[in-house]
Formats: sequence, structure tokens, C-alpha cells
Amino acid sequence: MAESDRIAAKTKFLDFLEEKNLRITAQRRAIVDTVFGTDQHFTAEQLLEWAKEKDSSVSRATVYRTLPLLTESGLVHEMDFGKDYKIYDPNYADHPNHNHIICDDCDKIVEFESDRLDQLEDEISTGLGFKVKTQQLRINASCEEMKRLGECKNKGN
Amino acid sequence: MAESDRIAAKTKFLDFLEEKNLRITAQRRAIVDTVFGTDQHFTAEQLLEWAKEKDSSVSRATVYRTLPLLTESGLVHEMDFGKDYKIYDPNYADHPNHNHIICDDCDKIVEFESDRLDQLEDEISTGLGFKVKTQQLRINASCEEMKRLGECKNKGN
DNA sequence: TTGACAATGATACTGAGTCTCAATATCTTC
DNA sequence: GAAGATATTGAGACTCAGTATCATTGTCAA
Repeated sequence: MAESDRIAAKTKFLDFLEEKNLRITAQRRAIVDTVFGTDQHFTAEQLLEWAKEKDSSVSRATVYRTLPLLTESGLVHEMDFGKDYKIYDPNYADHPNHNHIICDDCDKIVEFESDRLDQLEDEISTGLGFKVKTQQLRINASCEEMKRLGECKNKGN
Repeated sequence: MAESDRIAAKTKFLDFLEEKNLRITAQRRAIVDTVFGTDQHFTAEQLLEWAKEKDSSVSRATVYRTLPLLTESGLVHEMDFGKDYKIYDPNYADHPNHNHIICDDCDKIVEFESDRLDQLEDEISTGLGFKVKTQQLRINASCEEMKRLGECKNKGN
């Protein structure tokens, strides 16, 4: 994410708070700076850890309270890969329809977009009488190609 | 699921146990009878409750130990709709590639299959150098059509 | 029947996420 | 810039799905 995009995302979030009559606090600033200061996917616990480095007063409760605001604002995307924690993606504002492949062996995540896929999903949902709210294609795989290239640091077996 | 399919699924699972040198116990029989005695999707806790009705000696631990065997055998499919519990689908042996739409309002789940979708997913994954293990398209939606028909017992708002 | 060991139940434990509540910070109004 | 209404906070208790432990029991091949 370019520096300008980061600032834009931050500004959008502060605007979002204002629109909802929510207050801009030091803790929220630290959290938002953290989220839009990285390109990486992260977990709630990671975000807590990183945000604490910026402002040690940030607590677990505040992180968990702020995450729904970030997803509601459309700037961060919440993902579920069947692990017992959720993964958050801060690159969502720019690419609102991208999907993910996760390597079960090394947890590597690759993002991709496909207009054909989006179109097909909409077609199917509408045909079944549903109004789509969110859709997530999750592909669990093993990165054969990367294994060959030595990029997949196979954890298990 | 027709009676014959239920018996076939049960038999397949008992064969699966035998192949892996696992033992056929009264508790496993009760669990398997329960799973293939319904068409419904269920949670681990529901399965525990139902199986206990057949054999009160079935414990939570055994249910949680048996579920991975059922999914590994390919007869039951584990799904994750972003809730804090997993949902299991006993109709998987017959329709190994079906996907799901869940209504966020009333929790109604509708299954669907699409060859075009499967094909497209494979194409994309292969193109990215991954060998697909499992793929799950999850669509969270609201069942507009059903709301109109009064079938969606809207829980929230 | 026996014996190796797979499987069991009870229960303690884990860990992500939620809730509570008294104390504090923000923001608006004057 | 004080005051007051109230949104927000941190600490820690709590929830709850799922896992681990371990002594006891059940299965099944020999």
C-alpha cells in the first residue's frame, strides 16, 4: 500500500467515526495507524501486540471493539479459513472483491481477483432468490509450485 | 437421503474404520446411526445431544474424536459460516462439490451445485500454482424472496 | 481366555472472543 | 476554558467450542 493510500484509508476511517458520532481517541488512533501501516494480514492478537507498541494503553477489549468498526467501514475485511481465529485484511478498500487461497502446509495466503467468478456468484445467488451481503471463496490448498521453489516452509508432515 | 443411502453410508464408514484398524464400538455406532439418520446440518453439540438419546454413554469427547473420522472418510463435510461453531453436513457423499448460501437473518441454508463454478475455481487455483485440497464458497445473504413468502423468520432487526 | 492396546468418560484445561463496571476522556455548549 | 452529558476505556471475570489428560474399560486377534 502506498503512503498516500494509507493516509486516505486513515482519513476515511476518522470520517466514518465522525459520521456515526463516535469519538476519536488516542487508542483508536494507535490501532488505525497500526492497521494501515502494514500490508500484512493479521489476527486480533497480533493487532493488539503491534498497537501496544505504539500506545501501551491499548487493551485487548478496545482492539476487539474497534475491529467491527473497521470492517463495517469497509476498509478492512474479515476472513475465516477454518482456524480458530479470524484473519483481517487491510488491503480491502482498494480491492473489494478479491478472494484468497491459503496453503494448509505453510499458511501462505495468495490473493486473486476474478470478474468471471464474481459474475457467476451473483448469477447463482440471484437465481436462488437471495440478496448477497458478502461472499467468500476459500480455497485450501498446498502450494506445489512453491514447494518446488523452496518457498513453502512446510510445517507439518 | 433414502434409506438405502443411509445404510450405504454407514457401511462405508464401518469399512473405513476397519481399513484404519480402528475399532467399532457401541458409541461410534450410536454416533454414526445419528449422523446418517438425518438429512439436517448439525453442530457438534447437537450431535452429542442426539447421540446421547440413542446411547446415553456417548460423551462429548467421543463425539469430538469421531467427527474428524467422519470428515476424513469423505462422508460428512465440515463447514464454517463465520459463527463460533462449525456446521456438519451429512449429505456429502452424494454431492461432494456442493456449496452453500446462508441467510444471515434466519440461518436458513440452501445448497447448490455448479459445474461452471467448480471448473472456474480449478482453473484459477492451478494457474496460481496451487494443488486444491478443499474449496468452499460461502455466501452470506438475506433471503429476500423468502422474506416475501414469509419463510424467513427474521431474527434480528 | 488372554493380552495388547484402542477407546472410553470425566474433567481439567485452552484460547479466542465477550461482557461488566467503575473510572476516564471526548466533545459540545455556554 | 469550565461543565456536563455520555462515549470510551482497561482490567479482569466470564463464555463456550474444542482439546488434552489419564486411569479405566472394551475390542478383537491369536
